[in-house]
Amino acid sequence: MTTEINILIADDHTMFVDGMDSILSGEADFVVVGRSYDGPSVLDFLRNHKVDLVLLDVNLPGMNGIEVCKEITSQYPDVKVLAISMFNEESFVSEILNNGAKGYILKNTGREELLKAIRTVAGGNSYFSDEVTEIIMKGLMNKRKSSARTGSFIPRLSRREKEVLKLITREFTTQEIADNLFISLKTVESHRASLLSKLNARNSAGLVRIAMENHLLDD
Amino acid sequence: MTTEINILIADDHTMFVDGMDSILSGEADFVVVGRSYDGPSVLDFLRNHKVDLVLLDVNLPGMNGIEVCKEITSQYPDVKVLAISMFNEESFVSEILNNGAKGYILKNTGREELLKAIRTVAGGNSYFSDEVTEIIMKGLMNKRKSSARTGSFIPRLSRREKEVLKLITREFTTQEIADNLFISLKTVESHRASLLSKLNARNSAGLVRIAMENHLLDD
DNA sequence: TAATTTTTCAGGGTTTACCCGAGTTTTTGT
DNA sequence: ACAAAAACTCGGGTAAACCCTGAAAAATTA
Repeated sequence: MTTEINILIADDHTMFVDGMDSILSGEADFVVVGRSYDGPSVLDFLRNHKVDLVLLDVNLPGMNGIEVCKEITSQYPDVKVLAISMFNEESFVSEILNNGAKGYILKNTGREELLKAIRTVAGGNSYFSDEVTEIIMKGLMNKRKSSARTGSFIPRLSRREKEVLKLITREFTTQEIADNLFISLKTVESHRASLLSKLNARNSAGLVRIAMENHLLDD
Repeated sequence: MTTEINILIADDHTMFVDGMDSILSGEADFVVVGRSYDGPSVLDFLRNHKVDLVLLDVNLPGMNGIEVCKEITSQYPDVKVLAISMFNEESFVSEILNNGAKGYILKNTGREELLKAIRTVAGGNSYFSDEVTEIIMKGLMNKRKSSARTGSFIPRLSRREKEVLKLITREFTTQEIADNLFISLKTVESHRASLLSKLNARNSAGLVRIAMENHLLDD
């Protein structure tokens, strides 16, 4: 009996999970022991099962992949996390790697590379696909020069900012937003100013466009 | 030998395509005859191969899924298109269905439903997952409500109004729009007033939202 | 050709959005 | 635990958006 690798697949897209399962089941040393479609159920599963590696989607509903990863590596240090994402975004990459993930690959990774990545990470080493490595390097070079127009990088919005943005999109005036949130008109204007700065927009019209283009209000 | 269904998978995420391939290869009546990672190559492939059904990702790089679908159904009427998407957006659903797709499913669809959808569409019928059906229904309801209630259907916009609307969406100020179109500032304000009235909006933020929701600038 | 819509523009006024600054509280990183 | 960063909270002043009224060419449609 060779050392089998017990794998948990965590992704909210069933179709993707099915495909992954199908690929991994063809390998003798892999055992897909479970599937999770959101963050909390990943942690639930780990409580009751022996898992060697979690294939973790960065973009999970509810509790996102980064938080989940943080929990996994703090509660179960022996469990390896291989992050998977649609997007090659520096923010995601660096953030989840800072939270314990041992590898990061994109969903446009081929079958062979996927298998290699899993074996590498399960063996205790790190694995990054070439594109990701490149991003990390660039990130280190730039370090903090992220206001570049290249690639629409979108900083995280705070709770208040999201609330204000939502109401702006619904055609509320500043005064109406203030009344709705029980804060001063000036405070609302301040939040909008942050939004304009973060989203690199010139006015509310731009905020609405960017919000809709990037699905910023889909929570 | 039963009637085999020749399938082309069009998605830019290799991993997803691999998974899909793996699932479909397990079915006796399915043959995955090709893979495409962008719009043009789909059309290229169809020129030289016999394909019964295209599994088409709505969000393709370069030429997007909607355009690709339009081309497919106009050039190859016998080829069925089953649209696949990450998002359950009414705009995507209705638009791609209007462009010849015979079915629409989400990437969080399970294996069995996927196989069922493919067989249904390949057989010449339409297939929509439950979530998608719900969205379509809501869309129809809303349209009826809004057009019956306050008569707030969307009136036709004039050429100038569209131009102004487009520039508003691009964050131009009134003065900049005036300069860009070589007309007076007052004229631009007049056009915007018409837009606010026609689209039943209170401000430019509303104009942008309505414009994007209803694809008013897709010419 | 007549009727309608579109495009163009103005004066004058009110409201709102946006810019600069700044203090307090909360969160984050080491 | 401490320093740094981010978030939340406001005020004053200026530029821009928005409203109302009115109106004359120009283009489109019936």
